[in-house]
Amino acid sequence: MKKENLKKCEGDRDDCPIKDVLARIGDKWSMLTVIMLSDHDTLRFNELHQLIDNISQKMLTVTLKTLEADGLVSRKMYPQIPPKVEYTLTALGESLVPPLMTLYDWANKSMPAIKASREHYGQPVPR
Amino acid sequence: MKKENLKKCEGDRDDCPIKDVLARIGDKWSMLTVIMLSDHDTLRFNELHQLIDNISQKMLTVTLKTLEADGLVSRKMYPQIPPKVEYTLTALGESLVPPLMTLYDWANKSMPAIKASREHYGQPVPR
DNA sequence: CAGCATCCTTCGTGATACTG
DNA sequence: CAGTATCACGAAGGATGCTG
Repeated sequence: MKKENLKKCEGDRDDCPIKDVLARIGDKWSMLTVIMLSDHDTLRFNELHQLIDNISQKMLTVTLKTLEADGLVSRKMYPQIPPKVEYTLTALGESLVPPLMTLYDWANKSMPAIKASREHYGQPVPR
Repeated sequence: MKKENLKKCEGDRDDCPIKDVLARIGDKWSMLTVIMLSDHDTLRFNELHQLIDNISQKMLTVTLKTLEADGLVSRKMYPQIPPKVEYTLTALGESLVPPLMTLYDWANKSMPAIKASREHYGQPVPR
């Protein structure tokens, strides 16, 4: 399978879109957060905290702040006591969902094969 | 946008496909390596080394070993002197390319907006 | 409720030197 | 040519305690 549309990655140093996309969503929690928001429309901080398994409060904060800075998530603050904050995907954030789904589906289909392959791989993998 | 097909992520701990896929291709060089191989069909070690900008010899080795263990890349060794090793995508590896393309296209379209958004974001982002 | 501030550990990555 | 081995560092992530 030859695709000549990716040559740009070779010459470009840091402009390569693949590097960009990894820098944004390649971390441990961003994709999961986006997916949860796309699934529930609007969520409060603690709701997200419960939905995303094992995420720490700190990482949820950092992840949301980054997604907000990137324009993928919008944050609505209600100046009450106790405070109430709602998170939603922006249009830009929504546009990320279909590509994510494609990956998600691939993972679902391919993970069994990958795991099997790793089982039968004799040599130790240095990582 | 509501998609009720992702609920599995909530309960599952480490079985979530999104976590899996990130663990496999979310690192710094795997996606780039897969893309280079899909673009050139067959490549030798040093050819990959030159094509993937700024990757160290060590990380290329580690990345290739991992991809091989996962069954995404196949490695053909010619017992000569000097040695010659050829890397190719397996069928499983090829199947990863279309999903990657989808993400790639999204990145191309959305990166300007994301960068602009980050520019105008007043507060410092903790990372 | 929704965070922020620290501290601390681990992992990924890079630099360098050496080998069959 | 195609790696391996070792060292070292910085950043990501986790744990805990505090606040408006």
